[in-house]
Amino acid sequence: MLEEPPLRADAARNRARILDAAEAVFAELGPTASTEEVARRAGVAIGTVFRHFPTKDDLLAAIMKRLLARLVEEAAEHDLFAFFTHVVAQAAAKKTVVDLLPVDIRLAEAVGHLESAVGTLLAEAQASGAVHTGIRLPEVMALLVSVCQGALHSGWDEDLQRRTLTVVFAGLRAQS
Amino acid sequence: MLEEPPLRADAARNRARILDAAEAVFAELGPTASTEEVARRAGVAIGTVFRHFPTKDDLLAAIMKRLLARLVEEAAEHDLFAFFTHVVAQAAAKKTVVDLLPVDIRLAEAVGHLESAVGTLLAEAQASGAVHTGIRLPEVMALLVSVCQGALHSGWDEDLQRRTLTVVFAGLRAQS
Amino acid sequence: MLEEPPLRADAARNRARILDAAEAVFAELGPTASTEEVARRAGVAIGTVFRHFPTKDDLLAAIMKRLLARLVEEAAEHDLFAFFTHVVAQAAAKKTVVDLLPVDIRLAEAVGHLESAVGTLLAEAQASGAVHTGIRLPEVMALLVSVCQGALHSGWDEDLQRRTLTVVFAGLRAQS
Amino acid sequence: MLEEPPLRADAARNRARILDAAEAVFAELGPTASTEEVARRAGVAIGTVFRHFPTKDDLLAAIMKRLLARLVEEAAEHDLFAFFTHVVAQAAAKKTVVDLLPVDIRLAEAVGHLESAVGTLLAEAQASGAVHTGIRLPEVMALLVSVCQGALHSGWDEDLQRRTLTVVFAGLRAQS
DNA sequence: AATGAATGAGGTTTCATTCAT
DNA sequence: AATGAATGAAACCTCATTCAT
Repeated sequence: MLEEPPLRADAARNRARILDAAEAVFAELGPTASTEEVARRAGVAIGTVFRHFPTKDDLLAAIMKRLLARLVEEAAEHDLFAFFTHVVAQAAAKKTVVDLLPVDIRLAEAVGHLESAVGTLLAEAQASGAVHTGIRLPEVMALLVSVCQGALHSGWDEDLQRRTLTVVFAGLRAQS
Repeated sequence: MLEEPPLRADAARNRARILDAAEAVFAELGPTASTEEVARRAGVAIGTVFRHFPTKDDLLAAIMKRLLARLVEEAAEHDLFAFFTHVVAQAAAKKTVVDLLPVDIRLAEAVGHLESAVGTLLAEAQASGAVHTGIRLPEVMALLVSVCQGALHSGWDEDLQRRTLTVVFAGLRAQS
Repeated sequence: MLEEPPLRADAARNRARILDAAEAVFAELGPTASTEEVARRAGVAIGTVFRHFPTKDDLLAAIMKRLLARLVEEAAEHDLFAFFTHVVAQAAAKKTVVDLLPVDIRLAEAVGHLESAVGTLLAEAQASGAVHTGIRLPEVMALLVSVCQGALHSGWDEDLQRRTLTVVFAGLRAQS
Repeated sequence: MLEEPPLRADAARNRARILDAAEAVFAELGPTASTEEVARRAGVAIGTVFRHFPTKDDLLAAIMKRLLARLVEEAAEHDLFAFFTHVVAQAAAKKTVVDLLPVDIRLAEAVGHLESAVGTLLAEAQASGAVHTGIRLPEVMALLVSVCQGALHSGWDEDLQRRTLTVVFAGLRAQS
């Protein structure tokens, strides 16, 4: 749990610009978009990107980490179903691959935080009777990831997305 | 609807070997695996791969087409839930991306066939009362794709896969 | 000066069809057109092309040889200027490279025949006073090749071709 | 009419080395010589060639552009006949294809400049009586291209080149 | 003699990453 | 810290040529 030295102000600004640009570029072109394109969009030179993120994977991980952190922050404002809907909408918008498989050690912590937040919402939902008590966290996460991926790959319209989630929510509510 | 001339026996054998090798390679390394690797695994020269599949995309499309055709054949032997489970298991095994978005014109027909087959199973399930009558085909397909993608990306174990599908099936059965 | 064994009738027919196709293909697409394209156009398999012409260069040489032989036959019907005009028009039509550089041993003989024919026409032209007596065969051949190449590469219209040849003919006629 | 940003000193040096190497390589081996060979000769990595010239065609166009620009600069020092001779000698030396057909939009401007320069020399030659007044620029350019191509393809010796040009010059001078 | 599938060297091009400026 | 030119491995793909059928 090393603390990084604080960045110089301009470096911090560049880091943020790069992340924003990368988020936009990968959302548009998928994760195979080139790092040069990210640099161009961020208005910095390619070397600067690599100074901040030594490999392309580091850059992708950093995007994911920031995105996950944002989601965690937003969790408190939602109940489970609303949050679920929100996350799926996000995933469809930012095309960034929500690859929760924590093979990537760099994301283990961020994913853990999201899982905790969802766990809290799940407990609340079960307490209020909105979700059946037999449901456990892993399958909720699995469903979340699945629907995100599905929305990502298949270009659903809003209506289909709603109807799909309706089924999932009914399943969570039901006696199994 | 052009009919291709029938392939010579040796060419047909090589075509099949290449498809098998490609299926395995892409399952292991993802769709960015190199065509050279496929050739090596198939035991043919690189030119042979390109004679059969002029583009890497053609190769990927051919794999998907064969996979979809196989699934369609197997549909008749299952009810909706069993088929759903079977498809997800397949997807997890072959890592081949079940990208049903028929952006790829070459797959439109094959995807259509799968959709028809699922439609038939859905009608049967609704007739027998196993699935609520308000459910329509698009969301069933969306869920199928979603869970396949989820299984693909997240490396679920068998138990988690079963629990996740249990929720989906409950949702399909329920009053929405 | 080996005599080839006579070809079987069907083989002879194929040889001719291949030459015709090759002339057309190279005229349209330049000498970088693929040998497969020639085979396709000739309606034979690729192996047949290579049986008749063991290398692509052999095929190109054979085309040139036939083209040169035709020109030689036609020489008798023309005076020098008319023949010159005819050859240039041919070259512009068949885009086949009139590369008279007899680096290619296979063409030495055919080029020699053309040179003889032009020599005869030159002698006649000089006898009749149409060409200055100081002119010698090599520069006539050089000019012929030049204007052919020029017409080939620059896409002249008919009018420009005529005006260009007018200058050349005036030069041949003049006192130098 | 975009102005490119000025190159860094080292980049400019490499750009020039690549152009020099390419000129030499294509002169020796023709325009089908490989880009790798150019890189090797220039002493840079292959990627550097493609950073400067994203396409092989771009590289060929750049060579031609530089060559044409040099010729234009040298035009002022010559009269029409001397310039004509000079250009042909150049073409024979650098085997670079003087393909004036401005199919290649990238060369339209450079070719235009050469044509202007020749136009000026032609006007002077006509004013001084060295060239007949009926001659127009297009046929002069056509002859220039032709003799360059001829010299290129046929490997003339110096004497033949002189005698050939003598005929052309006589034609330009003559009453047509 | 003809077929056409297979070969494989070699071409162009891309792009993550390094490093001199 | 930032720049952006250079690197070079590796990707995709073409095509002249060979060879089993």
